[in-house]
Amino acid sequence: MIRLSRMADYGVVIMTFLAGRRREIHTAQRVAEATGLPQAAAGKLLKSFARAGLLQSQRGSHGGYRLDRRAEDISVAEVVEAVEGPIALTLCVDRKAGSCDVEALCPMRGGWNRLNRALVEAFESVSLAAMAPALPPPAAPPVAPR
Amino acid sequence: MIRLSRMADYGVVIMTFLAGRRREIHTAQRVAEATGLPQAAAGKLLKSFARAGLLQSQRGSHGGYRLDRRAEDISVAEVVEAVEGPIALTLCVDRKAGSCDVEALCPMRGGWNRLNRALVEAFESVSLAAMAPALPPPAAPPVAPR
DNA sequence: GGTAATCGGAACCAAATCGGTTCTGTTTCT
DNA sequence: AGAAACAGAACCGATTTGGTTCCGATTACC
Repeated sequence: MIRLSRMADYGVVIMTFLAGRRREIHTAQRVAEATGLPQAAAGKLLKSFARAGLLQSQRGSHGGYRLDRRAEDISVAEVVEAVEGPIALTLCVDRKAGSCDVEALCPMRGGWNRLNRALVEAFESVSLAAMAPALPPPAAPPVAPR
Repeated sequence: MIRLSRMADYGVVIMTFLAGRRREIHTAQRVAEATGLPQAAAGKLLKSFARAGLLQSQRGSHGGYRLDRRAEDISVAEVVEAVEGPIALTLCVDRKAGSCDVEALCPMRGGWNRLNRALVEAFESVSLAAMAPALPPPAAPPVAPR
């Protein structure tokens, strides 16, 4: 099925929401309510995004998260990678992992690389704005994938 | 990570092997040996491919599997779909499943569809031949993804 | 300075998925 | 009839995933 994990999907929802309310600061709590996502999960995702530098976090009382960039300027690839790590169809393709024991020999690498590149490019070419054509001030129901 | 399942990877290996020995009939046993894949798993995959119509099967004594089409004419998409079912990033996108409870409302659909189309096209555009640049008569070591 | 609100990060858990095997039946050749 | 092979389902252990909980670190406010 090549499924995107549910967390990645949630992540897109959250980032889209924040982009729609740019430069405002939101607590994890509030984001969870606004998006309808399970609260603890939303918190975890927000932490990931902050760590990845996708949004700013403010600790302490009256803290929260804030997204400055515009939805048009954030690719789905960035969001997905912040949640799931590098986009890679097989370990072979992900250069970080030493991985594939047959490494240099494996005759499949070329092909997988090509496919993977296409995949990454597709994700990079779609912005958050494109994901939410018309989502006004809403408490939109969560997406329920899988 | 958006991983391709290991089974799908195995599938590509098997189909590539069969395409390299077109029109010959091979038992599951033989395919497993030649590719180095676990035998029962190879058997299961071959059954899937036969059911999907990707290759011909011959039952009974002296039976086996046979692939007539050329590697150039078989897309990775076909192989992957035979193993994993339709290529779909989220349930929303897969029209077979009634799925996504918010269905028509979900503002994300358009974006996911676009991404999904790009993905499918990428898989369709790569043939088995492209996956195995130079794989001569070998008992090539199995790919070890993940 | 104390307290409450919030994020940061890790540990943890149940449930689904996945890789892989086994078993039972059916077909076909000799 | 018997052996060789595929067909299909059932099954099993291990990993991954979705999600929660805990505890510590920061910061604002009184």
